[in-house]
Amino acid sequence: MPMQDMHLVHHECGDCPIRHRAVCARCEADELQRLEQIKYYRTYQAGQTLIWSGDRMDFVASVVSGIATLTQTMEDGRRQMVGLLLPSDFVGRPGRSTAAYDVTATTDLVMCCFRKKPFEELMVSTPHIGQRLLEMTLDELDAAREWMLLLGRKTAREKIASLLAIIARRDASLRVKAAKGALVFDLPLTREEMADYLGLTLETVSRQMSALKRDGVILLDGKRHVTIPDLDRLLEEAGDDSDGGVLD
Amino acid sequence: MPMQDMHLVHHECGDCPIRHRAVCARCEADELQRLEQIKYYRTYQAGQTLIWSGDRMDFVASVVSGIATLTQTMEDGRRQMVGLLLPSDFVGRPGRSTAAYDVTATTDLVMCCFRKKPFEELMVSTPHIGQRLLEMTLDELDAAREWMLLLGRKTAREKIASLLAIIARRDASLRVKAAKGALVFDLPLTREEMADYLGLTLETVSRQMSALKRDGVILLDGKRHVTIPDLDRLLEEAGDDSDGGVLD
DNA sequence: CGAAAGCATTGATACAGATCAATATCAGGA
DNA sequence: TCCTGATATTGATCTGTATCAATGCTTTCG
Repeated sequence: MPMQDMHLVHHECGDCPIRHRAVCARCEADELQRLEQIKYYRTYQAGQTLIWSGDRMDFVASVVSGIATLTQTMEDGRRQMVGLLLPSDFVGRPGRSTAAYDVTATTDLVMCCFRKKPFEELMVSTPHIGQRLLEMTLDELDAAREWMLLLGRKTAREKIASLLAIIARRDASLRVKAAKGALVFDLPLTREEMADYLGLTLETVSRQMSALKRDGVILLDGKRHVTIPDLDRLLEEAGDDSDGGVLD
Repeated sequence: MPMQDMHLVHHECGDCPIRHRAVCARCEADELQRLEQIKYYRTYQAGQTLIWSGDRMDFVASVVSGIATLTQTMEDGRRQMVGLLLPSDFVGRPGRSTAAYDVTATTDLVMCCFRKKPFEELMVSTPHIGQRLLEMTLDELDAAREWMLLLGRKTAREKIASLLAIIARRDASLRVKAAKGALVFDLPLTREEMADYLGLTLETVSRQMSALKRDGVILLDGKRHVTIPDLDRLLEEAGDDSDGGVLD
């Protein structure tokens, strides 16, 4: 089993918030093997919508590489992105057979999928997996609630700063530590996708990006390549209480 | 163990999305007894904040009766409610020792609490509980994401209509079915609390309530007593795709 | 190379909801 | 009963963001 899939079963016990019973190497190997048997890979191209809201969905999956988005759409076309899936994130819900959101690849994407029925059976016989899933779901819930504060109360400028801060810190694959602690990365989202995530229009996103650039909070090289010379300054602009890192 | 606490352990197997192994009556009784041993009740008065964000929190709990809110606050005082706790809802996070939100009783409140450490141990030895918790957390995540669409993309009028529809349908304890299918209930929230939930100001809430009343979508008797003569009409005003009921 | 398509920026104007302010209603206590 | 404070309504005005519209910048492909 490749390293990337391990997060479903393993996690560093130093970080493990739920002190599970020790598992003997033999049993653990059995569990891994069973997971191995029901898994398969799928790849998608950038821009492809893998799942439409309301579709029958007979698998659960985990992102191996690439980025996907979860969006909800109203009848008249208003769209709101409700989640960003980065490598190791999980999608799909044990116990529900219908997708609740559109899932769209924003970059080329590799998913590690598990057929739902055997996955659910495995979950019952292997409490670790359910526990890990609970942790991940609780993290997502916290992230969703943080986003509710952003959507309900932050200004456009604060929203943009918050998004940049989250991307800069969360997506390790994009992050590059440049000299003097500056962060450099390529935005994985178009202006329109940013707008859908932030509850804004793409014009407002563009204007606020220009404003942050003008004020020296960020540097822009082309449309996508971003440098953040001072993360603390950006976090100030984001209006976050905490430093945003939710730890144990 | 009183009926109200049972939801943590039991659920109707007809509805049960996760097909767990059958449990013999004897073992189940043992589980219930262990849960019984670590639980205790707490009561709070309307208006009281039981938990402040950042507080140490060494228990998890479930609402027995009354209503509580989860809110986040920015340094400058902007507030956003990120959750509404109705009877049977769960609060607290196994594996984290610090509260992430303020929890405030909006009515007199009775909570059924479990000390965290023994609860976590019980969760490990009793997979049912973890599975139930996972289901509940996934439901909350869906609710949070539906709220993100509301906060990011709905108009003030749609927001109010959505909130009224949710309260009317979700809080069975408040709901009264009047003649001809009309729904009647008392709002459990002040205008300001509604505003905090919807990402609006209390003045806008008041104006939109008046507008919905003027247009016959709702009837208001006093400030809090609401009659909804036609739920479908209200749902139309809410701009919801679906009928809002997320099932299996 | 030039054309075309997608993506992004910038400008002018409109409007929903915020803000500031005054008044109204209601519940509880002296 | 009237007073008091909390809660709610309504009005006038302001402002941040949406909307409509034009232009610019890349990348791709003939």
